[in-house]
Amino acid sequence: MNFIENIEYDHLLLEFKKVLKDNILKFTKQREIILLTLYNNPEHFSPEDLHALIKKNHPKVNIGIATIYRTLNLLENSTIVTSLSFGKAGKKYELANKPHHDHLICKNCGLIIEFEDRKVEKKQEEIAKANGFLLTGHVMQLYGICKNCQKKQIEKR
Amino acid sequence: MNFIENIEYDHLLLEFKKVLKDNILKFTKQREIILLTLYNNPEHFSPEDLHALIKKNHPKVNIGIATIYRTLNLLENSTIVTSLSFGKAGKKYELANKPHHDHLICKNCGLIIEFEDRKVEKKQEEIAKANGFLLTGHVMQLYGICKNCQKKQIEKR
DNA sequence: CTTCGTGCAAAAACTTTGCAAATTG
DNA sequence: CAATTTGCAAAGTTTTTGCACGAAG
Repeated sequence: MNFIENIEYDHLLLEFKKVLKDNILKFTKQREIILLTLYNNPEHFSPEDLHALIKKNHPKVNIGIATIYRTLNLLENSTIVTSLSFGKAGKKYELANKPHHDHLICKNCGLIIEFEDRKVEKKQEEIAKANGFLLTGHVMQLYGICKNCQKKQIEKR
Repeated sequence: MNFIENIEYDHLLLEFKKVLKDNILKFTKQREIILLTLYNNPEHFSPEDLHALIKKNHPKVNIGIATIYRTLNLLENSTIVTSLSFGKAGKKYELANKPHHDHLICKNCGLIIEFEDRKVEKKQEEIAKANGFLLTGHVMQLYGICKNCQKKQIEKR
């Protein structure tokens, strides 16, 4: 764990504990480790990924894959975690309340640039509202070829 | 089928036939029906959904679920179709070359509403340009709770 | 102590694969 | 005709479930 105070994680943990209490569920070591692992690793996880990572980082705790599935479902139902998948990859999980999710992705070299645009975010709110949705998050990915790769492609000819 | 000419579908069909020819594969009745069904129904399909719909619309053709899977994989690999999934709903397929790909998704029931916003699309172009990217596509997903599910959540209390 | 959670293994759900017969080019 | 595709059923995968024991409140 970590001695440095982490208000962000504490908040997440409190949120989780509230969900548990509200539903008369128990706060177990396994559930804690799963939440912590999701928090510490910003990637997107398949249940197997998570299971493997936890086994590696917490070799003393024998955690079953069923517990991973059960906890991810619990976290997803309480909107602490969301899941999504694109293309051939299977379903991946991540914490729901990341600040934002905007990426420019180079299809050639995989470069990822994060960006944020207030105007777009505002527009998203409007769109949700117009459709009666209560907005909880978003993913915006722009795909293309980065400057560097454009140069290389021209050189190739 | 349809007596009215449909340039859009013809184009799609030609694209598919080209993929088939390029890979020395055959144009079969099953593959044609699957493509046509995806074209005629703008929803997002799970393999089972598609299978059921085809059985209903083409009762004379006995099409197996394995063929649906095989054809969807073929179509996805040739980028004619894409798949995505969010929340509890399983993977759904749709034609890739729809004019746009913006989705409002209910994290509770999996409802998907498509939308398009010219201003956002223009902004995306600007962002790409500002970062030296040549834009080739995008995915924008807004997550939330739909009107119906908001109602249900309140009723539960 | 009572209730819930866990790991395990079995079951269910979902997807892919092998094969003989049918269809396409 | 040769080669691919298909449906079917069997084999893989992935996810969920039942149960007895252990842990949390």
